[in-house]
Amino acid sequence: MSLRHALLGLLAHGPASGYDLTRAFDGSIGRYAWHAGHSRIYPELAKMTEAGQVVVEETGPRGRKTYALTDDGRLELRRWMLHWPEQTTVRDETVLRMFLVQSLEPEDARRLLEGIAAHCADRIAELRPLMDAEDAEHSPGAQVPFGRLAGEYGLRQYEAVHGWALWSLARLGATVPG
Amino acid sequence: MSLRHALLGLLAHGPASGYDLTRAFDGSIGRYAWHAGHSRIYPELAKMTEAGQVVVEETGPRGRKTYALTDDGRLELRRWMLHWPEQTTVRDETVLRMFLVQSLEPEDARRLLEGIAAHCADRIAELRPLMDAEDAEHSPGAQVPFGRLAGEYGLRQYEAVHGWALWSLARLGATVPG
DNA sequence: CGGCACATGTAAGTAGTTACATGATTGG
DNA sequence: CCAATCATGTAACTACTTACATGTGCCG
Repeated sequence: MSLRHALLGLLAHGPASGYDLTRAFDGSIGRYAWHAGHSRIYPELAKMTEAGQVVVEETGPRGRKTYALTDDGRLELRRWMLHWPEQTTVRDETVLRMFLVQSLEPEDARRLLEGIAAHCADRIAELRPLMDAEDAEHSPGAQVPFGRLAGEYGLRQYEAVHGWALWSLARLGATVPG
Repeated sequence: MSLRHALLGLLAHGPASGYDLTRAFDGSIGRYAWHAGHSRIYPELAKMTEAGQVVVEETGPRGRKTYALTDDGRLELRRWMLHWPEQTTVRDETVLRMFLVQSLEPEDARRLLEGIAAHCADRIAELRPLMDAEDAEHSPGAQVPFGRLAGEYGLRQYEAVHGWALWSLARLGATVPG
């Protein structure tokens, strides 16, 4: 039931509507961690309200309902963040492809790995300047901007995959020289 | 429908029964990439048989059915491996927790990050010698053993997360010195 | 005043989890 | 002979996706 915790976590930064939360999932949290569409979010917010973890703090124009965490919600978020189960849910198509690289013919595998390496290099070239710019603005001692840790994680992720793809290419290349 | 492709990928290494495949998902592929239990695997194998992507190659004792890829199955696997959609499915509780670190009180965040760093260090200490041993046995020019690329990926993953946790601690530490 | 972004919901179908159910072989 | 492991399946429930459905306020 991690959708609930994703919502609690997002609401911990401040009140938001179902619409706001839906847009948040279209960003990096949805691309790297957990995705949800509005058709799941609205019913879940209703259940969370029933469970007393969130409340409708404000009703705006166009029927907008702004949800805020309750103490119970914050408590549940903290419990979940600090208490990791043995086995956590993972479902990642990209990692699955990496696991199955060796099921391809060597030429296909090489082409795939080259594609991965190039893709990672592009994303790194895109992300690194963004992070650096954010850090330049950031005065030491001030609060770390939301998303900065996640952004750094994404960047290091790409760097790791990039390094892995190059390593794998070298490793496979040895089997079919020339 | 990635379960299907996970099964096709596993069967690409050789014929296996539903039981074998179930055990495979309890290993690293299930922990890092995609998990499935037997109650999903058996119906999916039945559908794949109907679709002509696998065949029951052999029936053994205790009703064991050994499945093998057909040409169609291998073709579909290759298509899926080489053709990446814009947005791939991701659902990862651990990464979600990383995204939400900043929703915790600074002391909680620090404790969590310290826990992550320690956990990663343990896994790295465990994996590195395994990989090195495998590489020592591996004669240059021979086929790379199955799982070696995935293992390296896992290792680099842990290293990346480890580095990220330390970086984040330093970053957060600046806001609450002492 | 029209188009777009805002805003919320439900319904139908698919995928995945947990629990139920059963039986065969093998090794000690 | 009995316990563990092998081996396959179904049922009930929950979660998720895709499509359907509707209406509002704001900006140009």
